[in-house]
Amino acid sequence: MRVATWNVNSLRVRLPQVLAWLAAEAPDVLALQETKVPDEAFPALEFREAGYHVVFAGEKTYNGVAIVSRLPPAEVADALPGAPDGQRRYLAATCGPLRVIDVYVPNGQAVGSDKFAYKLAWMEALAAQVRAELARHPLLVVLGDFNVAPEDRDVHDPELWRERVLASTPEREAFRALLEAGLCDVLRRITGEAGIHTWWDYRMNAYRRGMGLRIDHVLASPALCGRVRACRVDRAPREGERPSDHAPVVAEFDLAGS
DNA sequence: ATGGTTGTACGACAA
Repeated sequence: MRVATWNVNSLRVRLPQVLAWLAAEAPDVLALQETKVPDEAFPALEFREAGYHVVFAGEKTYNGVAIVSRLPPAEVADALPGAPDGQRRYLAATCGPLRVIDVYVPNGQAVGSDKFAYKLAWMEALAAQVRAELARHPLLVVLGDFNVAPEDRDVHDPELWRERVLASTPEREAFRALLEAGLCDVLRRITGEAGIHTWWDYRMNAYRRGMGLRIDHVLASPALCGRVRACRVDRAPREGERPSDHAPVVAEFDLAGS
């Protein structure tokens, strides 16, 4: 079973790329973030014609998440219990054997800002929800844009990013709480390599200069972590025309016999 | 260089 996550930074702009990527990669599940489209304007028909079911939780201008799935999603939940407000950043669904939680963690803007406090509160609510979902679903994946580079090896220039938003100690502790709740970082089951990135700022030719961070993640429950076959960042869409600033992350699990 | 670019929606604001 192959699952993927991609912050598309406007589904309206990126829909042709997403459909082309689905056709080329054929994942079983694709979690999208920053769709930036209200539910009444979501392009559901285009996904159905591509052979996928889709559920979504969007709003005007900001945020927005969606789960695209070969198998029909069930037990859909579009709000994070205990979240500070109703921003559309969370979507859970059961897709065949997998419980899937798609997250768009708040960016946090700057360490110490109001938005930074909101981010930490949101992540604390997420950790509580992960504990609850883990108790009910042995095959759980939590994936999306976490807006946290967990360690220095996930940052192109650790000194430049030292204690800055996306790489600060409080954010890394909030991320580690998700792992301590029982999830593993699926990419780190495959490689300890430094310099694997999923996001590059649009400014300053950051992509061309290799100035990226690994902030998009696939986290998984213990039963899945023992069944990781592959995990990679697909940089091809980031190199194409009018790209999102994020690249997709794809993970494959061997579910035979489970 | 307190810079730069993109998306939303047409002026800031978020990222």
